[in-house]
Amino acid sequence: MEQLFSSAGFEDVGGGPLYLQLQRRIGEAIAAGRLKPGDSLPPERDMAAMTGLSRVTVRKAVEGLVGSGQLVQKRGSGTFVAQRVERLEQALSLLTSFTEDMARRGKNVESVWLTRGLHAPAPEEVMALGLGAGDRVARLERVRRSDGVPLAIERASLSAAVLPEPEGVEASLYAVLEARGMRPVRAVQRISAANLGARDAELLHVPPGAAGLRIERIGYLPDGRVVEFTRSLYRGDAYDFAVELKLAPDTERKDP
Amino acid sequence: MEQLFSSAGFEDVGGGPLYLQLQRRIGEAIAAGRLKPGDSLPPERDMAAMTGLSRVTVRKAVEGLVGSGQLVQKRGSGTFVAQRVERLEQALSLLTSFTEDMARRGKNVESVWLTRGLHAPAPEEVMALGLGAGDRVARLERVRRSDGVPLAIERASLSAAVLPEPEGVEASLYAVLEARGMRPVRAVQRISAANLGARDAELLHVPPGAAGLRIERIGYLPDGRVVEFTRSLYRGDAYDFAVELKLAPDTERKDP
DNA sequence: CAGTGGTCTAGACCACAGT
DNA sequence: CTGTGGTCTAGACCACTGA
Repeated sequence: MEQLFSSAGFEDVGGGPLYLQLQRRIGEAIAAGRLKPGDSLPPERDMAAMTGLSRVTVRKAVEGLVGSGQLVQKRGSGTFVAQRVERLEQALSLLTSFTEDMARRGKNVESVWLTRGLHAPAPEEVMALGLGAGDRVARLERVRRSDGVPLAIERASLSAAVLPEPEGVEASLYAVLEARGMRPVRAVQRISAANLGARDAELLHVPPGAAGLRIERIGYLPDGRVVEFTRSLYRGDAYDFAVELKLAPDTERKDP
Repeated sequence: MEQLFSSAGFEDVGGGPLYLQLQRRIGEAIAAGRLKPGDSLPPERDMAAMTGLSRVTVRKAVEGLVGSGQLVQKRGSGTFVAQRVERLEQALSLLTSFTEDMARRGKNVESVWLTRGLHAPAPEEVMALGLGAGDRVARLERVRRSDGVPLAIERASLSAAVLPEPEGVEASLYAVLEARGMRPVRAVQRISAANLGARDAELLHVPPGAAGLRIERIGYLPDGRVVEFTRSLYRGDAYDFAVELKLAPDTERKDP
């Protein structure tokens, strides 16, 4: 630790800005395992004194590593090396619910409800669900966790006609829909990446600006009616979506 | 402009940190269209004087908006409202090449080559491509652009046996493979989100830390041999991937 | 050349955590 | 209470842009 923050080696020329030099040092120490997950770094003021840099410069170095998820800062407590998050892989060809998906791989699921009730629909919801004037919308908003680690924020909207009592949904929305004979059999998803805002980042326990997978899904019944409109945000560092592609729809038939 | 940066309305209580209050003001001005793409903001020193804040605080406010892609800073020149990037949608069920995909929607494609040649394989490439000792690998690394806007970084690796002369690839890799009878008919992709590093961000003309879609693809021949191993980074603000999901592989057959 | 953003400093006060 | 990170200031020098 003493050598990591020694004042030696900080050249004002050649190595680029001082905060990047320090950032590189710390990053390499983590990569090399000299700093392990959970380890605490010295207080910013101490790092500043040890390196001979100002506290502002030390903070700027740490800031980048917090942004990339390598460090975690806790006000009043300290700065720590982040825990590694196991990356989960989700097959992106079958229409499954989060609950079923996690059960299949032996993980438990917890939901923290943020909203669960009937509301006046937003214009976006009217569009997606094809609502009429005066229709109400059931909104289910929750943080999905596994083993205490938040993995995703899920915001589902359904017509009140489909789900008149949203308070009855406990673990799995799809299980409730199945019981009502309204489970979607087809869905269209759009996937993109976005930097998480302050609120969403906090819910997922990642720093603001961290990369997240944004998934927008519209689910359909066999007769083509829209059932659900769901917008989810997955932690970019915890989730992989896997897809299988084919050259053309029927190319593989001859070779089953 | 004068009222936007007036010193009135900065309360040290209630509105949160000063830099967030200023950030919100500027962000709302952009959202409301009072600041249009290409507009320049006053110099940081002027904004500081107008608001009565210090330059460091003004910079911190601007920093966040640059991070989320709403502002662009040019050293020696100024700070500007970013141009809006049209979001493209890519169907994620057919195996197409970037070139074909863009041609289909009437966009031109430009490639800026970063690397194109035969190299000694990295361990990762040996694994993915199933290379033997002494085998060499063809590496094609390029920035994909459309109408001058960089959209993705593509890093393709192929066995030298599949592509002995990588220098011969011009626009479309798949066109070259097709000519050699080695075009993949099936592929497996893994999609995740990640914050872009400094180098990749620069190549895509976005600020470091911006969200990107990371796609890893392994392409197969009809006989199951691996042809390509490609890692791509797409700009999160410019790309949507669309997928259609089904409940079970054969559910929809009865209703064509 | 003057003006811009990029970096850096020393010092201050605040809010919160843990004792 | 002490120690931590979070915020903020005033002032300085540098590197780059563009006239």
